[in-house]
Amino acid sequence: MKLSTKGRYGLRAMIDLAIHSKENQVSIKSISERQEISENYLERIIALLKKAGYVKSTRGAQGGYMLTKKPDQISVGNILRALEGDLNPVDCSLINDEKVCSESGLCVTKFVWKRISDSINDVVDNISLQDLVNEQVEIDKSQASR
Amino acid sequence: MKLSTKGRYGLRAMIDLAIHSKENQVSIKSISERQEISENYLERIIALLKKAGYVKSTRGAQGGYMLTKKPDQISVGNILRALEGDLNPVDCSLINDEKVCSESGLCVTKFVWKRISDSINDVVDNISLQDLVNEQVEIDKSQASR
DNA sequence: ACATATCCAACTTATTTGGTCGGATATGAA
DNA sequence: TTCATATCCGACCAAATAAGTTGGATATGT
Repeated sequence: MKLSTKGRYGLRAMIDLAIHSKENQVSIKSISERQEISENYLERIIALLKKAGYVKSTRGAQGGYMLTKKPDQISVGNILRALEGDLNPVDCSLINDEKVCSESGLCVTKFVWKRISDSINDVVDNISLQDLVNEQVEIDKSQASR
Repeated sequence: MKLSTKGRYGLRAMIDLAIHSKENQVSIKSISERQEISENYLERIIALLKKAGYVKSTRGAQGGYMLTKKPDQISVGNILRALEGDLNPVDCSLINDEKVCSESGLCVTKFVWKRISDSINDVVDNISLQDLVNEQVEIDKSQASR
């Protein structure tokens, strides 16, 4: 029941992009340095985010990545689902309304999985990238004044 | 971000035990037949539940397993944590109140992980085994009358 | 004594995770 | 036009984890 590094690194990369790509293109290399994530691996993660439509790229010198939308229009749920797939605790078609569980006839455990799934999605869909940027700014501020 | 078969099978086994171990010992074999889970594997899963104190065993002929408490005193959270370990989406000591993230200085993603973690635990701690037994009984009833 | 059980460690296999590597392609600037 | 800087992309790889099996020891009611 763990998120993979894709989700963790990817979310950090998106926060980094939100902060740094306001005017300029941001290269993998610079994100990689700030976030201490390997360039090669980060490249693959950002490819997923691009495919999902949350970042756009410019190739060549002075190229890099930018967000496609404002940070308040991208939720943590959008990002995590792009990287991790659905956030259901089980692969279970019945989570979407079917009564019969392939695993063992009628099983009540699906009610549990559904509620977990709903609660996770509710949390992540109600935190925007902007919210995290704001918190990061706050933290940086309080750090600077020490 | 998936639960393993341990969690899924184990919860079903506990529901089965709650329904069938009211008077009699229940053998692995019988659970295995009803739930269509391999005897060998189920044995290992139930060993974890025993270790965690939710089931007790009697060896030898006519032996088997029983719950140690009433089903309304055992939560789904108790069961899942016994089988899956903590239900946090990331292994992050900072989820418990430290400010500094070993991964990359100060990171705001921890607020996200904490909220996910809290919401999952809140859900599973508020569903008891008895709740699931009740739902199962309802389903069986409505099935029987078709 | 024997069938029925749990107990338990060691082993195996398949899948997923977490990357790396090498080269192709694009492009702004010197 | 060349070159450094980028993205793009498929193939590959090692380690960890999940999922399950096997074999035998031990206990116990009949």
